[in-house]
Amino acid sequence: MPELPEVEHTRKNLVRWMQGARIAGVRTSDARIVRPLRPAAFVRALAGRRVVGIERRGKWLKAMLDDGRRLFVHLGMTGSFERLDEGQHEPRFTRVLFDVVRGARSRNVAYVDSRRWGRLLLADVDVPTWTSLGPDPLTDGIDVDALAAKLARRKRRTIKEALMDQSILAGVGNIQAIEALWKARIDPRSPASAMSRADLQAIAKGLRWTITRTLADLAKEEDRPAKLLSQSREDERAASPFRIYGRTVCPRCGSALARVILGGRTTTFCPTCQRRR
DNA sequence: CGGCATGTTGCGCA
DNA sequence: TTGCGCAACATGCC
Repeated sequence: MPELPEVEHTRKNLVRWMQGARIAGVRTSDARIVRPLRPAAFVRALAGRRVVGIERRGKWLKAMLDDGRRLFVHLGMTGSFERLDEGQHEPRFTRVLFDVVRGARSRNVAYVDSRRWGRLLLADVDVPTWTSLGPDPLTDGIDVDALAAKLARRKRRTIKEALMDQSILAGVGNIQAIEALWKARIDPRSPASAMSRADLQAIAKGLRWTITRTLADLAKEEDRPAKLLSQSREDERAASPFRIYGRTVCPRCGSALARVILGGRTTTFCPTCQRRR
């Protein structure tokens, strides 16, 4: 489940689980996820390698290996990593299984992905999909002038679509864009090129706000003992870390939230407190 | 059965 | 060359 905060959370886990460790073995038969390599070649190239470090840029991860090669990871819509306890049953939808050895201890790390839109891309050098990403709001910050320059060229784009453009800002997806624009009180349908400096400052602030909150929430549910909380629809909703995504009432003004489709994605906004530019 | 889902890419066209 | 608009990808779940 991957936008910037989920991917950053994943990165931290992988650092704990794999950084400095050796990949003793890999098992997969999923040609789609490891393409363009065939599964056999993917397994061969990774076996025996040590993981030097793990970086993130937007929704992409890059694991540096001790032979200079790198494993780029994108979680797609449903990808995730899980560390398995000894003897633990392999999760449903496991597509790739890593045997990770650190000292004398060996553990399995599973790449799980029901929908199989994710990628594990092994390469010798940085790939274009990585290098062409825009600045990462969390690690690079947001340069309002640079952002304004990029938005000026998107004449037919709404601000919401532009924020989700990975070459403009890396890592912002549907939810984070929705939440940030709500925080900034800007109608998501506003033309990207119509944003003032003050608007962009508010958006930058809104993004920092929603990314930080989502990240904190992920860290919180980390060592909670599974799900002993009730699971009704209402409880799920109330427990949602998001302010308007997936909700029907604006928590700021009480108005009914509206929904439109922008860039092919369902977009929630408050018609009362988010104003069009 | 219909509809929806936190994402990216490839293609044709201007 | 760049931006735009959309279909396609694959699968689960309500």
